[in-house]
Amino acid sequence: MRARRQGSNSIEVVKVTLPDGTPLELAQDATGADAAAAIGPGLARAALAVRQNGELRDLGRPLRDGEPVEIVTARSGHDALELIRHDAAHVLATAVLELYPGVKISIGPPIEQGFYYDFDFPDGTTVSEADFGRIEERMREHIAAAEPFERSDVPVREALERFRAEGQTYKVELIEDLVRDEGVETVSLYRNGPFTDLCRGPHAPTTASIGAFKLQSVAGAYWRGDATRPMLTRIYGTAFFKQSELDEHLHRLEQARARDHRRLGRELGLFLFSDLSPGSPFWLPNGMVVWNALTELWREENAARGYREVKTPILFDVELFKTSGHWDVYREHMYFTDVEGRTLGLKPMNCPGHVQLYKDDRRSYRDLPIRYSEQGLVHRHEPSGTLHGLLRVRHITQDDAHTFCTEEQIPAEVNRCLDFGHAIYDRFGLEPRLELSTRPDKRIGAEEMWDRAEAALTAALEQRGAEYQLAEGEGSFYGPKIDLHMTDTIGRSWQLGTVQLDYVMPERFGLEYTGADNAEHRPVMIHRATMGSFERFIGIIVEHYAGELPLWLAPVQAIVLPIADRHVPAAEAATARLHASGLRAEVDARTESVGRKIRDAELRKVPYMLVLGDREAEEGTVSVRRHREGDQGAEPVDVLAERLAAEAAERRPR
RNA sequence: GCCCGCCUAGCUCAACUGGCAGAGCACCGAACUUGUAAUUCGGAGCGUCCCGGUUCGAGUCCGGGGGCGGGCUCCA
Repeated sequence: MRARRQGSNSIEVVKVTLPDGTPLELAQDATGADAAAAIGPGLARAALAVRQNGELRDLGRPLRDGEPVEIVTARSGHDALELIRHDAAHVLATAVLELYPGVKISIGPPIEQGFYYDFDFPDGTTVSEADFGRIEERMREHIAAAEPFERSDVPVREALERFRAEGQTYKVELIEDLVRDEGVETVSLYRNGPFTDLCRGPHAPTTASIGAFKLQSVAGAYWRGDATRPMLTRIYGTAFFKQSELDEHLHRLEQARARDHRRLGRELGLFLFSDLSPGSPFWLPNGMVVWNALTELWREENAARGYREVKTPILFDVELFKTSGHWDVYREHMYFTDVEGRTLGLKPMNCPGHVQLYKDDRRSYRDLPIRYSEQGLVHRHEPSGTLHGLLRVRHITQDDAHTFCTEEQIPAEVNRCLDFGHAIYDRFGLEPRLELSTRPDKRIGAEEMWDRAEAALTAALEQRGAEYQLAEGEGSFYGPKIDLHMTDTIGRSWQLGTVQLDYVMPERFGLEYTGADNAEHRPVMIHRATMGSFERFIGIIVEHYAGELPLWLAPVQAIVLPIADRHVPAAEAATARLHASGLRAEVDARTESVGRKIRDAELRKVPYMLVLGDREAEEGTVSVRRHREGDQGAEPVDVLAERLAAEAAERRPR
């Protein structure tokens, strides 16, 4: 606890209130630590920081008068974890600075699952996971020493001098930017043991609060996220209060790997990848069952909402892309080929093709909106380092649609798209996150077009009272968009659906319709994908279901297991009966034990296992075993077939 | 594309400081005819991602290329 200054004779006090409403009165310069001590010695020991009006502050700083105060302890949930993870980042930097003289430090924040720190190692020095042992060992020494985090607020000049003298150029740049962008005159420094860092804080009282930590991986990261600037070495780690919590966290990560769609894709025979075509999945028979079931759903939903299915080429004369603007803005992501003196490009998007359909005829306002949907195959040369199973591919099959409409029709059409999204996502029990992306730096089209387009999307979102995040500058080059995002097994966010407003493409292709006033007008184009792409969507649902696909998607819906060879004919008859009801069923006629057949079927995640022995053969039944749930008793094959067919037709989320 | 790591049988993984390339599962064959998560015995299968180098000798060391994993940038 910091010594209280008693210099003045003032008898002023600070008044704060505790979370339960109890008022607390303390001497004028009282700190968070004083408040905790005033409440009780146990809390004084456990206190890590205080929260006042939402802001987390050091325990050692004077309380702000008149505000509620909450003492943050190890039991305060994510707040507290963030605090010690930030502490751990400082300790990591402390250890690295000692072990690698000359290293430059940049930033080290807590993140969702842990923390990282970015370093610029001297030329010729690389760090890999093999070095984690000794870095962790050094970190443990600093934690065992329970070094206090001491804050000092110093003038900018002094901080600059300090970091310049240390050769910490990244820190110098950070301070200079703070001065330029925020006009700060002082900055805060935090010292723990031998290490002093530029840092906003807050921190726990000492390094000892870090109960358990682990360095996890090393990665490259551009300074300030800018690919033109130096690449730093980022060390990721995580920290918890207790070893048991860390162990549990690591265990969860381990389990998450079991539902990774890349692993399940192989185990369930859904798809495969080859070195010969990176980023392009090969779909195996089981995977095609899933694909086709999704296609059916997609087709029905489109038809029900007034979209008409079309199909357009994948290879176009490059002139098309010059007109559309892809040549200027998207060329680096495209594949080209020269044939008979003509340059052709594989389409990276379906819109220019659909524009050709629109242009095929003179259009009247009475025709609008015109809605085309296509399972559109596009190719994008995604940089090699970005490919990721089904979630990031080069061969992309979009569940694409384009609506041509009048400006007045935009809100209704955007809503139609969002409704479509809900219809699809609800079917899987998925809850996507909505994001509104506005004009990017690299764009075409006049500013007032962007103003109108962004306003229209915002209005659609507001009107339906949807929760959404704003992603400024994340829009497409031709227009703003609303995106639907999902998270994968290990917490990464992926964009699936999108609704994009486009005033540019109609302009560039000179699209028109004749209005009620008999004059020519320009339609607006709405680009829409709901699942995003079949590839990515299947990747997401495979992980979502951990490979245990619901009946309507399961590659094999039921497997009949004859107990002995003499039961095979009856098993085949039962299978035929299931086929007759439109079910995907097969027989396991191997001369293996029932236990073995059941085990294999469970591992294949087949929803229904149907055991058939003497008893069943005689009665015309099968013994039904539900995946994961066990024996459900005997049921006549006819009844079962109809029941399962009905269940599959419902397309229930699970 | 960039940073770090990895690449051995269909899959999961072994092979001490360079010294005869292996196991389990899967596969094939035989016996067993089985009642709700692995029957037994036997057999075959890789020359270590590719190219080049060092060495008496390279899965192991070096250089180049490819792919994959994690991350950055980018993106459905």
